[in-house]
Amino acid sequence: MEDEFAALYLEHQLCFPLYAVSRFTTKIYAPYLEELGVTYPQYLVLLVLWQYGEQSVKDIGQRLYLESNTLTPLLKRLTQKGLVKRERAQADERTVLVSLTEQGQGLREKASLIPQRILGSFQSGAISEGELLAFQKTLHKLLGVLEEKVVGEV
Amino acid sequence: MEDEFAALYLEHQLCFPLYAVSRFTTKIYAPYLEELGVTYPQYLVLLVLWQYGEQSVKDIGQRLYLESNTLTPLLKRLTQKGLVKRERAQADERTVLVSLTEQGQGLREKASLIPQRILGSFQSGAISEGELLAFQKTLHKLLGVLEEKVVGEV
DNA sequence: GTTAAATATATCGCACACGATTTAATCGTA
DNA sequence: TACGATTAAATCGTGTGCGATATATTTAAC
Repeated sequence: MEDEFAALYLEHQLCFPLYAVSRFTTKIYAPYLEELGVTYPQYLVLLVLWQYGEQSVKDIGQRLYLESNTLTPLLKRLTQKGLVKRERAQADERTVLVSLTEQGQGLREKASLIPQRILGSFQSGAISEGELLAFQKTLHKLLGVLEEKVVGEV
Repeated sequence: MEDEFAALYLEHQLCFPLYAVSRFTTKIYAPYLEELGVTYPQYLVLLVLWQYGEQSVKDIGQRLYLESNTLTPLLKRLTQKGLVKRERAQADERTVLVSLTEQGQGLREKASLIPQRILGSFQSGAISEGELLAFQKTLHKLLGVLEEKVVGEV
């Protein structure tokens, strides 16, 4: 019973579980991020600001693979919440430098507890720690491969 | 030099690469789906209709982990394109049954070539076929674990 | 030095996701 | 059998993603 459409079966797809797992992950974060008062993409922006400090919209975009059409409104919302400052660079008026306010910097402590709590949700009897590590490793490789295909390599 | 915030570094996150890879994957599909004239979530709905035939909005939602607030407008757009029919069930007027039009059914042939073409984008010297298979296996397990946490198990 | 190309944000429009609520139909139980 | 609870879609509002375009500034070429 060969099925010429077997490749289209949902359970044979690689893309669908990626999409579903990604969405589920965001939902797992939701209650923790609610305590911080931010959404998941906003949390990602805070991550790069905590890690690298003041930087341009473009820098943030390159780190998160997002562009100004997504970041500009998002950053305005973070500004509204008092977590972030935006100002044009003196040297180059085209560039907008984004930096953390004291309040934004302060959230880092609270946030630092999240990853450990999240990890618990990913662990289970069905998946060993080694398997999860291997998964993470492949995921990073895949990110590199796809980045090249999608973003292009200049 | 212990860093109390190391857990917040972008490259230590599991969530971010999942999010990025999922978005990249959608972009990889884009040119192929443009030939079909549908978006990626619309394509997923077609997948379950091709695979399981006529079914309710709720059935589709349970298979894709989406709810009526997302599906209703999406299905209206698929109807507009002439790919799908929506009608209330006789037996239970609350239920809306979704089925493929001839045109929607016809797209299956064209679509059946996509998975193979996509797979090429995921393959690379850096990732062996075995590694990709292991990745897919863990991904499915993860989907199961997270599904239980997020959707609940009733 | 003026102007065309390049660059960095911003804006616009559309299509998801999703929490919350509403509407309509069906079910369950006293 | 009436009526409250449950169920299935739909609606609403907010926040992304993202292709396409616009705006403003800087760079480069002449």
